[in-house]
Amino acid sequence: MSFRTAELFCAVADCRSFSRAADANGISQSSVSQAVAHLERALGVTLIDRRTRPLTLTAAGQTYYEGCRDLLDRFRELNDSVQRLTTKVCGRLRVAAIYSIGLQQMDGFVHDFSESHPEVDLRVDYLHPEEVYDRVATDAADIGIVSFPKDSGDFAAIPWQQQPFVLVVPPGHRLAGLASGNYSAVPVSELSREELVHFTPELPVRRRLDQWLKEKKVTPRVIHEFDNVEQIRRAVEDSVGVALLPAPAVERSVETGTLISLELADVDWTRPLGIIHKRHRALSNAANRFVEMLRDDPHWSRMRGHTPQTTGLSTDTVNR
Amino acid sequence: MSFRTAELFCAVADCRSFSRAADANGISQSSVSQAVAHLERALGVTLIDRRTRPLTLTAAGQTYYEGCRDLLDRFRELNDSVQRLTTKVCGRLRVAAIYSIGLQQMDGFVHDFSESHPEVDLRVDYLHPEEVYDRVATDAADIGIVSFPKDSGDFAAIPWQQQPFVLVVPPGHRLAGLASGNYSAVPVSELSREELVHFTPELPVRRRLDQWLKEKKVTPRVIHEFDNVEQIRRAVEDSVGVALLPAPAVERSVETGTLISLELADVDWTRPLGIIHKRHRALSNAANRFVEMLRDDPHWSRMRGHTPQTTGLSTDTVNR
DNA sequence: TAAAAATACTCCATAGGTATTTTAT
DNA sequence: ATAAAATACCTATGGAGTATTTTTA
Repeated sequence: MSFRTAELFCAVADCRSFSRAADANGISQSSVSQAVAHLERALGVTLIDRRTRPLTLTAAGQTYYEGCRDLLDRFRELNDSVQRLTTKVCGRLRVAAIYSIGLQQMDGFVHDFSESHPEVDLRVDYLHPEEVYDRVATDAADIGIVSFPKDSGDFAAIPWQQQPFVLVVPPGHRLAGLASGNYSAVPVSELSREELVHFTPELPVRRRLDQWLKEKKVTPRVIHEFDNVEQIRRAVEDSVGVALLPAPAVERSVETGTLISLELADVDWTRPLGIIHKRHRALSNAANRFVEMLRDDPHWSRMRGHTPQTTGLSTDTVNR
Repeated sequence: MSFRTAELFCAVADCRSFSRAADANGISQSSVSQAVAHLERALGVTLIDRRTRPLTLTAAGQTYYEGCRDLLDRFRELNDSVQRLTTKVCGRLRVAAIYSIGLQQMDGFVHDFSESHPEVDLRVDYLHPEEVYDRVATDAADIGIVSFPKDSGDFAAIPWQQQPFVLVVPPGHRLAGLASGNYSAVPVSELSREELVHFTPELPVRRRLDQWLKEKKVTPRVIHEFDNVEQIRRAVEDSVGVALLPAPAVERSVETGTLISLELADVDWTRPLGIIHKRHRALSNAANRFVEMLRDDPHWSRMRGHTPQTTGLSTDTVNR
């Protein structure tokens, strides 16, 4: 039997569902079903009680689950420790990122990383915040990227970016002109005259933004809600409305001119992004390199001020 | 990666040789070479120093070896414990038996077992005594069958048979007549007039037999030496000479009339056979069933006296 | 009735085999 | 020179996919 099979069985046990375990591992429900069925046949033991939904483990299943978790932990630990004896970076790297990071921003990192470390099997999934924590907790992901990172309990956080929020408008919008020439910031009050493409209410970003708008006593009309940066960006590009988005997430669109980003007056906060991982587990070579690459990226600092740097600045301006 | 790969790597480390590891696992040298090469590529680490013969492990290889051993132990333990929760008998069973058991004798057990437990992947290897202990020690075999079993250190022994030795002659031999009608035993002295097909000197059986012959002051002429029962039996069938063999090993040939077996006078000893296993490891369901089957077999008792029984007698007449 | 798991097939990657070449003693 | 490991090449099994049919809530 392969470790993969054990991993899949553990995922099913964690998710109490074949389909969700399949999603978490990026394969089909059928495949997971077959893998577990095969495992059960090989063992001659039924591990999962399929007559109940959500699924439950049989007594044997519970025993096997605990054993597998232990084996998988040790296996990972062994691989990592032996790989740390070399400089070569290879193996598997699962990243779970919140959807509000924006594919556009991560895309660059993923490509650069894959190029400089072609031996690493890298996969990045975009999920809702709780799912990111879930993935890391159940070892379905090696690292997670979240906003307002928890650094407590089983999770350890490495600070990454302090994202400033900008007002994003389509080219040709009445405020578009303010972007060129002088960098005078747009007063918040302008927002009340706008239709806002917003995040869905369950997201922490949305809550933070609403809190800020309330403080400033501005209540823009929310015309659309999406749970991710990409759809919001597209909506603004299609002139559906304006949006409040993290500057790094729209950098590319601004460069290509499909969007205009405007600095906001009275923004006294930034959104901290962090990289989380299981506290008592050392990161693999590959994970370390990926984290290094993220932290060496100068974008976040260029966004905020006028002191682009390649490294070293990250730690002292980020709250820990 | 599969546990199989870890197992193969450990075998190579144990044997310090790809070919011998391949033999121990019943696969080709090529296959083992590929498996380990694949493992090394996946890890990005060289585990084995191939510039030396016998092979040695690199530092990383040593670390990985210890880790794998631990993982494999735990994995086996987990499988066995979860399988013990059912009555179903399945999985894998590796048996290492000394060559002097004789294929003919084991063959029956193997077939009966495979028939009643078709889900068990049973493999029996016939080896020299030290190799049997080696296999059990390195987990390349679940149980071993040996004579004069050690019950010490890492090995625990379960007594099995007390094999009486008989004089085996071809049909038509001058002594053949003694077998029919009256059961008068052949005096040892008769052996000095015979040409003996014997075991090779390194085997414990040979040493035991020679000691006995010396005590009785009989020195038969040794005409051929083989390291296993089968070849000796064949030689006698071909009228090359006579032989001293364990009764159960020639039972079938005696029944079919290709050999005549004669009771010996003055044999005050029997050869104890035992089943060995690693002391601190519980046997799997399959292993237990196999051991049960061996011990339930009445042959050994029928051979000695006139009280054939199917079960229960085994324990009290066998020294522990 | 709708969502989820099992099943029937198809496809491909990889474990394993044989034959041969290269390497180490 | 010889034994052993690597390599080239082939085959078959099992992992994974899609489409469809049971299940369970």
